[in-house]
Amino acid sequence: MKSKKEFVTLKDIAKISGVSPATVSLALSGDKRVNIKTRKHVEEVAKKLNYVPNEIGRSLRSKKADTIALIFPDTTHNAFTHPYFVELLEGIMDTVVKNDFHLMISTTPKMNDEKASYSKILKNRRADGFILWPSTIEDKNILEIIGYGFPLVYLSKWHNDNIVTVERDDFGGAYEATKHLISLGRKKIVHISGPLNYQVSVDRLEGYRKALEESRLLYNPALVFEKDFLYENGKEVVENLQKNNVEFDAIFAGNDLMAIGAMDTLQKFGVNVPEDVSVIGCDDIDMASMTIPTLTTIYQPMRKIGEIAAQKIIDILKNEKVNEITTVVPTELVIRRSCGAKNNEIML
Amino acid sequence: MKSKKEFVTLKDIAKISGVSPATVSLALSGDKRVNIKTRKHVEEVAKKLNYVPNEIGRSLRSKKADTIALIFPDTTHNAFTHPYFVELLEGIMDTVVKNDFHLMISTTPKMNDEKASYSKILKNRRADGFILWPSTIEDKNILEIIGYGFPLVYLSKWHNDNIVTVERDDFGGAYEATKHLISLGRKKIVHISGPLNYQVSVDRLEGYRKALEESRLLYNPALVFEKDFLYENGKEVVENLQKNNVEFDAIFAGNDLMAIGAMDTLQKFGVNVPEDVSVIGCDDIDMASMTIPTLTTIYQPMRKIGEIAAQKIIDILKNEKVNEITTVVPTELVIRRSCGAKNNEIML
DNA sequence: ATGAAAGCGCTAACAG
DNA sequence: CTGTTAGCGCTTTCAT
Repeated sequence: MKSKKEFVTLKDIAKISGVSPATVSLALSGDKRVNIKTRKHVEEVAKKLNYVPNEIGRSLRSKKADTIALIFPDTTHNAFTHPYFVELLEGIMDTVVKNDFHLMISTTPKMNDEKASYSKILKNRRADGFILWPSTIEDKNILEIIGYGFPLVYLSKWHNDNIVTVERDDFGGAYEATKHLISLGRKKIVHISGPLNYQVSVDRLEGYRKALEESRLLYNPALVFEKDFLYENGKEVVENLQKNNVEFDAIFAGNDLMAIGAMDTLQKFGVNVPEDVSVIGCDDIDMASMTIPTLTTIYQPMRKIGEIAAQKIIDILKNEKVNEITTVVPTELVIRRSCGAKNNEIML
Repeated sequence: MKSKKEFVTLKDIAKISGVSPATVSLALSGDKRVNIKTRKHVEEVAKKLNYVPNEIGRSLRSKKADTIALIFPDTTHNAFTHPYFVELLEGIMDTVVKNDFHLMISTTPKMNDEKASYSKILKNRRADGFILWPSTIEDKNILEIIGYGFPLVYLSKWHNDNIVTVERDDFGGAYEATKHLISLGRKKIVHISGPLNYQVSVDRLEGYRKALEESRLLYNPALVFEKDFLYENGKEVVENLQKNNVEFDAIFAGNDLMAIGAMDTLQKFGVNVPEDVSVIGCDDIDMASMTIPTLTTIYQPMRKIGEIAAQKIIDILKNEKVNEITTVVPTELVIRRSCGAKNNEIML
């Protein structure tokens, strides 16, 4: 391992180009007050010496870190239930880099862990603003951040306060999916919901319910199951439905894994999908286009959400106006085979 | 949006507790030279005022950022070909947090993009050390980092130099998979390789070849295809094999998507898997345990690799000894149905 | 055992 | 138009 080199500083540039550090600073930041000749000269020296500003020094002085922190819940569970985390990350990264910001990633610390408490992340000045991945509905972390007056973009709905959010239209997506099933003649639609302490699950349940009610179909609690986003749970729900001889002609699941679990199990029981039972999932994971039949599902525009969220927080930090406090990004129903629509083109 | 609050500084603590800033610094860092009574008092005041050290100030002074940067290639392609990126991230994050470090994420800048050049990331003092996700074999970025003497852990094999690496045993994994196929009586084994400008692909091809040669089976280039990690490409390879009436009794694919594409297509042609053709993939993505038949594949210990890599770079930064320059993490053959092993227990 | 003072690299305020 | 000065918040000698 080579020893670390000392880096060229503003002072070095100043000494060599025969001006003061302050002038170098101005020159390199393109300030118009400095003579163009001086500026050119300074720039030349800086380039020759391969000068790169020490951002820590800059940060200390300007009280900005030019850094966004993406904070998400500290549960392995999380990565699993969010197969599109990488897409969100890509969207955020792209935007962050494009704006010459940095990105830090951190998990939400446990509330009572002194060492890793929120205050620390908040006040150590490492980041200027936060993008917060939603946790359970009861999560109080968000309150603490707001309390400190920190710029924050929350990636889900938040009641009252005018905190800036970017949300998926989970309600609308579920509504559209359910409507679609109804339009195909389905009347007894099972909903396998995710855990209801997540906003996303609540919204989808509401969308499902609204669609039913609008079509004068009875909302039947016996057809709704709250499960934990796993393949096995989709399986289990169908097994129980079969065991209890419950009649149903469609399943709308809170994610693709549960939908696929349900679909596989239906077929194992000799129930045809989509002829006997239509199935729709949520997420549009890779697998959705490879199952037999291919899975109709709700695409989650996570990359776009990432881009919007990053742009919003950056706008806030740059004191530019934020166009809208709340941005709702529409989802998209991807119609494949499992729902039984005759023809993709027409149904879209 | 509330206006930002001013934060409590060392000076504030000093003033209130009636000692000097220096003493506060020492007291809070638990230095033994300071009277225990003073220390207790200072700690109390700090706690009451909810003091959190400004890490930027500390950084500037101590010339450490206590931050690791994870850098990976700037290709959307990347996220797709590495379904286990999140696992790697989790492993890194866990270890980083456990050691009170921060994690920054950055994509590799384009070589000729001034604004985002490597030098900048390297010299701006934002991070003390780097974990570098491998790019193509020709990637010269790594040389630049080494040139600056920066602590670095590379997540793949690197020829000569004694740079610290954490590698998967891709050679060994491919060797084991191929051996396994041979032990099942397969003699004409197709290999669908990933792009050969990635080290991983080269290593797997070598492992495949070595296994064949050891068993005195001819290495037949006509059975090797270089493809781009996509489902469609697995499909395409099988279609071409069928069209050209090529005889084969097994397929070892460079990732699960291609393996599943191949498997689906075989079955479409009425070829039974595993009875007629055995199939093995790489990655062990979620889907692998849900296909029919379930897919035998090579598990990639990415979480572990992340943990080891993070621990190594942190050890280097703390000037603790690094146990080994090169760590090779074994992969694991996960035997399911698609290879045709009679009994999982026995074959393992 | 504690305090004073210096200084990390940078920029903002103020002089000239 | 340019230079001087003063600090951002912290740690670390060096005195006391």
